[in-house]
Amino acid sequence: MVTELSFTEENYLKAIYHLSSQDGESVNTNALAESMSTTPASANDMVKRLAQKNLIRYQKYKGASLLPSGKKIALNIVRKHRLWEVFLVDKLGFKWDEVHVIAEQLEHIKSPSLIKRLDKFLGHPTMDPHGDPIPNEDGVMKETRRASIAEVDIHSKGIVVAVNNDDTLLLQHLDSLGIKLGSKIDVLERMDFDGSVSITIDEGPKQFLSKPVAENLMITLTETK
Amino acid sequence: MVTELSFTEENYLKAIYHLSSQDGESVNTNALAESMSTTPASANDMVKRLAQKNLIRYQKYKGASLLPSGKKIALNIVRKHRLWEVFLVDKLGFKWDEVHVIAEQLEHIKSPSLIKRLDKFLGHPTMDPHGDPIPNEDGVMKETRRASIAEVDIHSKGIVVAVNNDDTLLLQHLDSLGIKLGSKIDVLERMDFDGSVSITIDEGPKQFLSKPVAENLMITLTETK
DNA sequence: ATTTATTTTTAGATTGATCTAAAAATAAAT
DNA sequence: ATTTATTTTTAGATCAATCTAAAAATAAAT
Repeated sequence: MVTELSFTEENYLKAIYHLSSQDGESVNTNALAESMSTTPASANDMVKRLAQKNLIRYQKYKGASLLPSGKKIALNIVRKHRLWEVFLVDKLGFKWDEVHVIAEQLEHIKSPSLIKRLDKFLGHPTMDPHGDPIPNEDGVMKETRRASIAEVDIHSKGIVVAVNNDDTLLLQHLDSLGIKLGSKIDVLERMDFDGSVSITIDEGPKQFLSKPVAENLMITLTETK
Repeated sequence: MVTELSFTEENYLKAIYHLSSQDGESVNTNALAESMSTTPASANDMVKRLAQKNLIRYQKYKGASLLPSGKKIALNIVRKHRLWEVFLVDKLGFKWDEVHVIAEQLEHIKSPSLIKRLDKFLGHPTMDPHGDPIPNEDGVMKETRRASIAEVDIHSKGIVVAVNNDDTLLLQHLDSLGIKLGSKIDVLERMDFDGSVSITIDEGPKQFLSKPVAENLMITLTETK
């Protein structure tokens, strides 16, 4: 009952969590196998094992869904993964896109006190470098609000999570400003006259964005005013 | 050839490294099994596997010793283990004696860039919280000098690694001063008159040690003047 | 130099995680 | 409502890591 789960079992639980967007939704074997880069037969074996451990509900030919105990474990892994990502980016200076693979390993380290202390060391972050929310110890995530920079209140802070446009000129413009996915944005002021916005990027100097640029830049809000 | 080693294989290499105090010395199967908390049969199986991978030299009934490739891997694991221990103590505030088990897990994380950055983040430490030397990227360890506080040069810095006496009164005295294994000591001055010494403990306020106390407190030197 | 004790190795089994290939169930198409 | 296609499951194998129990080699003792 208190048996420790293998890395593989943990990864399957995480995969089921990520694949079932709405709560309790069933994940079918093939999708699971695909997401784990393995065969349906292997996924099927594992699903039976997890069901036997009462972590998921599994009905033949109907797919698998997380039971409360399994969901708790999955959320804890997600929590660890995202906290480690914050560590890697904020403390070790990794880039946004380099950390996932390393966090995939770190998330399996088993030590509740380690995560407690890490969380504190990082200042109890509620969002990872990709703008995804970090579940708290009880698995509760802060509601994430996604909005364009054009529509948020001034003095909001957030993380760039998407660009609503693939115009090369826009992307080049953002690049020259040093804005990329994961950049931290502080919205300082908005001019009523033309809808342009002043911001800081990763705590850097004040910069200006025209309204069309601001409209295409999506952030998730870490602080709202 | 470039196949990744399993955690178990890495742990066996590390155990052989630790058990063969002098270089190239053979480790016998039973000792290895004992140190791995497993059976001689299992140790024997593993030893054959590692020999087949050219990481150790193994002769039936004669024991195993690390080959250069195996030693390199072992030293790298030791490096990772000790760097993580520094992180856990210096950054996360764990106590000296709580970190070993967690570092046993962290040492197997595979990412050279992670260790490079962690090392930098920690300020390129040369010693772990237990006073053991940290191998550099090439597996070279700084010679560690162990000495009593009574005999070191003033302005030396070091880590408490032993108390040469188990007198309860001495231990209580050290305890009341806040000195324990792993404490960082800065030796400030020595009075010629009575051989007493002033020090700081973990960067705290100046404290005094009488000569008999100083004589019994062993440190490994991190900085010599 | 035998006998005895200890250490080391082998043989055979088990368990977890995986695979391929074939069978069974479900869904889609005519 | 059959046929066809797709998905899912089972059966049987393999490989790493482990075990127990027995056999073989070495070391120690008389």
